Amino acid sequence: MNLNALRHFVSVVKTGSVTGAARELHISQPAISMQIKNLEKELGHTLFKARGRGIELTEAGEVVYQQAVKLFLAEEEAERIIEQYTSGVTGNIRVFATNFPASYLMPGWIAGFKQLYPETGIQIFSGNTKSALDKLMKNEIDFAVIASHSSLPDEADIVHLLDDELFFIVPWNHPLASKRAEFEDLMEEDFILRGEGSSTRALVESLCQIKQVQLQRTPVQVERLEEAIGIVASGYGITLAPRLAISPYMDRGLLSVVKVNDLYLTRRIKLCKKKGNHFSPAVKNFMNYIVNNSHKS
Amino acid sequence: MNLNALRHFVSVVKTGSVTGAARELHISQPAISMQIKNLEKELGHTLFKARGRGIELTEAGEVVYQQAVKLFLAEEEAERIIEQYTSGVTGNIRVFATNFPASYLMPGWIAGFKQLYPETGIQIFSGNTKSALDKLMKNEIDFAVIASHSSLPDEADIVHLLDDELFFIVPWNHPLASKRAEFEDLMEEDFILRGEGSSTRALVESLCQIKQVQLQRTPVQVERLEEAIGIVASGYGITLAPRLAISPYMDRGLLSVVKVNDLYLTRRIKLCKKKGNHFSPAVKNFMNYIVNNSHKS
DNA sequence: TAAAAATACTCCATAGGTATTTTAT
DNA sequence: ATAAAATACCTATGGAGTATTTTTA
Repeated sequence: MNLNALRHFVSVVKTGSVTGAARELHISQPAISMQIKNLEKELGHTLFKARGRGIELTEAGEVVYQQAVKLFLAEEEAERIIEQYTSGVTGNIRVFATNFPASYLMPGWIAGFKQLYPETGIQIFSGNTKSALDKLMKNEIDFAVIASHSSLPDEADIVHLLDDELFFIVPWNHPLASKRAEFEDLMEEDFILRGEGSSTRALVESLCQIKQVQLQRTPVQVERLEEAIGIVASGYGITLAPRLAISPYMDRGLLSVVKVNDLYLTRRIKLCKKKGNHFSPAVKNFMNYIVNNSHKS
Repeated sequence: MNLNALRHFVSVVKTGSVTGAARELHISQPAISMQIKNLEKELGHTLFKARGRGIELTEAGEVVYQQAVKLFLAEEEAERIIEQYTSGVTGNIRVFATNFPASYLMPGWIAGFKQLYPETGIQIFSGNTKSALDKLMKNEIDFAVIASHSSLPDEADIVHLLDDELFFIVPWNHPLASKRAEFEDLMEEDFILRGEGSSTRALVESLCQIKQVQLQRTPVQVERLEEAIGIVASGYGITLAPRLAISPYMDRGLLSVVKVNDLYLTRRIKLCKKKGNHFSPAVKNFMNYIVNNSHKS
């Protein structure tokens, strides 16, 4: 069906005259007359009959008008839904977060973003940096939030979000608690290390290499960051942990920080997207939200 | 929204390729590519992305596709309803019937037609011939069924439906029952006349004028045909009545016909429509039905 | 006579065609 | 080498314009 002619037709019905429709649609009166004629030929029905010096709907015209109105309602609905997608009100977001951001940053971001855009769908993946980059390159995710020192490949666009400060922590009653110390001193403590692939473990190992020291005692090894902190909080050992992960324990006085001379350790939290990729409005909105709600270093 | 481009788009999605859509729509492949480009510009979204040597829907494309499908369903529904009107399955019929056809013909016609077209709306008006013609000229009705001798105006198109035979009836035990008689003899009976405006009364009166006779006894006068027949059936008087109205009484032996020499009275039942008028499919169907179900004299 | 619609014509925007190039298997 | 899409260019239909006539209150 010719929607353009139908639109003219509806305008004629609504205004009650061809001239009125011409005014409303900002086109000439004969243009309307002609489209109405076309529509009548297409449908095989006379839609208007002369009445006085104006026109009047026929019975067939009534039928067509009712259907036209419904059709335009359907069109408006379709446009509305597409517009919602365009503005990012709806749409799906597939985001990857490595362990630390997944635990300590994502939850807050998602909660905040969902307040603003309750109709978006968000799918979160987590794992290590390697799998994040893998999924990114296979377009299985829209973007990733990564905490990593390792340099990232060229095909990735990196936005720095915030710096994650790292502290050596000991039990509250440990001799070094709230003291200053040298890195070498810490190596004589009962160190709790994370598993292979953890970026904090890699950091500790690279520090050892630079400083040419080694752990003196056999270290405990755990997989998750929370376990390492939990062990220290329970009174045993020392470990390296990010500010956000330890602050609840610090508040309760279960942990203490050991300041190390000439050592300010941070890890960059980065938003990572594939170069040249096109992003849906919802994804753009979420990335913007994350960027705008991160720069409080 | 450009429905044409959208139609091409849907075909591309359904067939999975631009070439496939070109085949399906019987237009060239570049024509499709161009319309898709237009649609993408109009909507502000890339709808397809390259995949291998073919194409693939984007997320925005999915959204648009879903809406397009709904829109075309709405279009089909609109076309279906208009088609139903076109074929006369739906539509309203305004018909006028004068008293006799309204009582003895219309009921059967409506019952039969409604079996064929249960979704049509039928509005029946009744009254005398004058008001039928009046409503017809004011376009308040589509057509009328009239039983009348009077000549009808030029603006009316007349179709003869059937001839309504008229009989003089007397009670079963009346001296003239089943006999032959002269018209003059009947004038000496207790005649039951209808009211002014009745066409049977007009007929009796014109016969009296032609034959130069008068009713000898003071006649009983009733309004409705059924009353006149009822009185005769109850054992009193004589009247003139149409075949269809008396046959149930004849079957039960309550009435008898008096044959009158050289007098074969009929009244033409006519379908009457306004000249130059356009009729809706439903009205045409009903008029055809009536014509086809009448010619059994 | 004035207001509305229909008619006659002219023009140009664009949908669609053909030929060709680009891209990826 | 081949299949698919994109690009370039051309053509023609038809939608919209102006001018004018017809119709009716």
